[in-house]
Amino acid sequence: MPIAREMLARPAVQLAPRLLGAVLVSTVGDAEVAIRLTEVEAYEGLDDPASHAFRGPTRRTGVMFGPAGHLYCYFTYGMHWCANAVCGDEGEGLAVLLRAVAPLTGLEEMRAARKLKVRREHDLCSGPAKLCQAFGVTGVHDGADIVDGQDILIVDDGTAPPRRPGNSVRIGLTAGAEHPWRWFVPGDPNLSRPG
DNA sequence: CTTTGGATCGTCT
DNA sequence: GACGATCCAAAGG
Repeated sequence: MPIAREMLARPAVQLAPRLLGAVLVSTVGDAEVAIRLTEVEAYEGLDDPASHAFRGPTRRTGVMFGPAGHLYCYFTYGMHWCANAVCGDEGEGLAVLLRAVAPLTGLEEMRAARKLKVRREHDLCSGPAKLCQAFGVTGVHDGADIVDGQDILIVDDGTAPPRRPGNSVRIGLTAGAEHPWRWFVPGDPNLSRPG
């Protein structure tokens, strides 16, 4: 069943661990492609020096200051796309970075979407840019509605989040690196790095 | 297994 | 003009 927008309209640090196990479904291609969240990070907007939203809305970050339940997609390192689920209330700039997922259906489509030949299945979607490449997310999806939209939807298939999720500091930051705002499914092979 | 460096360009100062 | 919420191959142990 779909995840309600009100469920997403809460602080990123509350929402992030609860999203572990949630499913993203893409209906863009021929076959249905589905992935399950295994690793996320919370970004707390104006209060968080690590967030792209820290200095207020810009052309790039505008979507984060809109309503919850939309994708914030950004381009980085000159070649990679990454995606967040916008959460909280309008104007707060909160988001949950989708860092890794487990492939569920559409494995062949995702393998074809990866530029490099992926040898092991757990290398297919085990990183924020890998999952976007495999799942077909780019800048055209920035602002896409994942609650009540057309091409990508976030749903709850009954899988509960882990009772005790793994937790660590966020990865790849220079500022705000002290906060333990990364959560993951313990022992899952589809992680951007081991727990 | 771990470490290191190159690729590559939109965004903001 | 500097730099990044990354990925990958190559080299070393």
